[in-house]
Amino acid sequence: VPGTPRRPTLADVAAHAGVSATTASYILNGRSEEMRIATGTQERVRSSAKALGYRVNRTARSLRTSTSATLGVVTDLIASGQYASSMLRGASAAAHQRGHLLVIGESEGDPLLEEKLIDEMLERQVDGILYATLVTRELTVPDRLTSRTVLLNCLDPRSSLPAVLPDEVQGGRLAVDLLVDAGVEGDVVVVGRDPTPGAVAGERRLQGIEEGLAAHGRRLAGVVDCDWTVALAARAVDEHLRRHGTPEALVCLNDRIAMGAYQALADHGLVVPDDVAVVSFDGSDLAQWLHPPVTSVQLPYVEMGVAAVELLRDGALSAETAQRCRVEGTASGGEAVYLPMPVVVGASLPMPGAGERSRRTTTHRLG
Amino acid sequence: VPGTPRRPTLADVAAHAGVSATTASYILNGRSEEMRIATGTQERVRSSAKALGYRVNRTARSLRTSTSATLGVVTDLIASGQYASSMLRGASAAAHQRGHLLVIGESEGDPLLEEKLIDEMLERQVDGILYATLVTRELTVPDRLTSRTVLLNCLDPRSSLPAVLPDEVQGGRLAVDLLVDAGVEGDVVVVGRDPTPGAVAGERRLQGIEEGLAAHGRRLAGVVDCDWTVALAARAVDEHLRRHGTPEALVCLNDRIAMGAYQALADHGLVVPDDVAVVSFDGSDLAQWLHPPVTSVQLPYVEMGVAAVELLRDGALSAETAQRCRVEGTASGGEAVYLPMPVVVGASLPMPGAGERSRRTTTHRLG
DNA sequence: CTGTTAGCGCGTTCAG
DNA sequence: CTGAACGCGCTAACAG
Repeated sequence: VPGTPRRPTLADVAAHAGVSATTASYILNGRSEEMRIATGTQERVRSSAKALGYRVNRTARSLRTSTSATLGVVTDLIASGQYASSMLRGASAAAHQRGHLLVIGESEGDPLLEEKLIDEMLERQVDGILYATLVTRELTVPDRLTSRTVLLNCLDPRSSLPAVLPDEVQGGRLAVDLLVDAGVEGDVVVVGRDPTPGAVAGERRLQGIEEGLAAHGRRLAGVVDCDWTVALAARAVDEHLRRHGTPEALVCLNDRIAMGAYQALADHGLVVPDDVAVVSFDGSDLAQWLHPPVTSVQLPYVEMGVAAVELLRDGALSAETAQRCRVEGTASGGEAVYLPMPVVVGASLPMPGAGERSRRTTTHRLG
Repeated sequence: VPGTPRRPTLADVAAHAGVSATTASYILNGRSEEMRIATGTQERVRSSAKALGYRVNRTARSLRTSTSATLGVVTDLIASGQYASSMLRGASAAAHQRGHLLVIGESEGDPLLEEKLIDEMLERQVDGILYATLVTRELTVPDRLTSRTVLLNCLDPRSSLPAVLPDEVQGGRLAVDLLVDAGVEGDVVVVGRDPTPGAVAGERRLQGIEEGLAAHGRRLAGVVDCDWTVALAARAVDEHLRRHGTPEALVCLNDRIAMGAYQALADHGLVVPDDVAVVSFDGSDLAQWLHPPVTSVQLPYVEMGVAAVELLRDGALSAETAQRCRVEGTASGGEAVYLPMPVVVGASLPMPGAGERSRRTTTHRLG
């Protein structure tokens, strides 16, 4: 973006080094060996480039190669979300590692705007598109997205595009394991039920929780039905405490619900974790701000962003990612990659005497 | 990103419509009137374009015009921040309104990475760069950023680049006004002191608070020194309560501090707002999650993003923005634009009998 | 009012 | 190993 002094072009470098543009191009693009160019020539060209401060004009290269070293990210509100912006961070880092930059477009939920954004990106020759949503859910991807697209945090049952999602079911089982490891043996109550249409997170978390309990020959004592907001969760938990007494443990389907639950418990003079154990989901900053910090099963946003870029650019997961995640084929021939949810350990669970159980918790944290 | 069927080019459209590429270009770029092209020809070309599904190749256009209809955003960690991603939202919307897309680069605080990201953007012919920081602070912009750059949420005393910042001093005065309007007449204590090197927010908020009190012939009763985290704020407030008793009002320098203060107050059996009035800064979601919601002087992130794009693309603020903000010249010849901080009204202040005072609060909220 | 002629900067043949 | 020649898709002069 400098002013008058025009940026040097490849031709300038070539002239400065006394070679042709072709030769300079070969050298600067790492094809010296292949073309068997004299070492002296290479050095001369490289030093000319440095001396002149040469930088490729990627626009010109794009025109020639039809690639832009740029990835598009189309989202509803993700970049603004309190939590989900971590996805962008992961994607950004992985993209940059591959020499790519990210161009972002927020549709704010407007399908027309979304379409325009996608068009703008395609006009700019992006090499691929990450289609991401703030809320984990099922949807129908826009027509224009037929190839070179990866779904991030969402799934289209009718599309064969690959998708990257958190493994909510595993997360649910993990939450139960945490309780069991902490020695919880009484009633376990779930708080929250996902109100968003198409959203699947709550459903799957609940499923995992029930599976986890079943694996220990136990059942859920109840589900408190409420929106995923602090105030409503507080009210709902308060009412549950009045009507059904105090359970031994609360599983809050996200951290805001946990915050509301904390408020209700405090109102009833109940202390976490002495009177009630609490586990939560999301692993947001909020979880750590609570007093005591709530142990939370975390959404692996950064890793999801990374995995999506791997899929998009490399056509496959890296070995490291592949080994950690669970891959499932979908009905329509696509692949869904589920990334494990790690645990952010707080102080909302009773500490059992240092035994084998507590060591297992550590294992979960790492695995 | 479609597969084999090559996208139609302008030449295709021209051929289909039976005109030259030039004519087609004029028509499709809205220069028909200027060139006084026959209406029939226009319609023919437009319908051909539609029929073929023509979209400009912006890469080719970029090569020709040296513009990309793209703005770069270079940040430290902004996109990941819990709060500051709103800046991106404002910038994104304003950019799109001007036909631009945003390409983002997160340096994660690494100056070398930052330099690489800037280079990558310049290679892609971005039409300007937003240099944004998560924390409001003073810094030195990288050498490469000489023109077509706007500083967002930061200031370089040695540079003449324009900068957009929140008007923290006004925010501080506003906080005092809120307390006064709520009938607070006793001791006012500030909690928090900014620990980040170069950060200016805390300092300026404090300055505004002192000015505001002075305007009413009053003084600050004290400043509780603590880091801007929930746990440390809780501990510090707890200690202050023990040693100095209960003040009439607490001004927390951000919402996390307010959360900590709430915890400490609750531990002492003090009720907000009956026993202690609380005002805070940031206006994040957290403010509303607290019980009761804390009244918070909000960072105008969205507006800041918008203003920065206005400066960058239009060379001046829009009338609407200009009328609201305060512009200050800097020592080095730059301009600093300070955007007003609005109030997010909670329930952490006592409600005075419905009188003239409470009406004034409403005014602040709008202004 | 419309068509012709040149490049924008780079990557790729293809003969030297 | 090197250089000349061509074209990616579009737009800005300049003729007609």
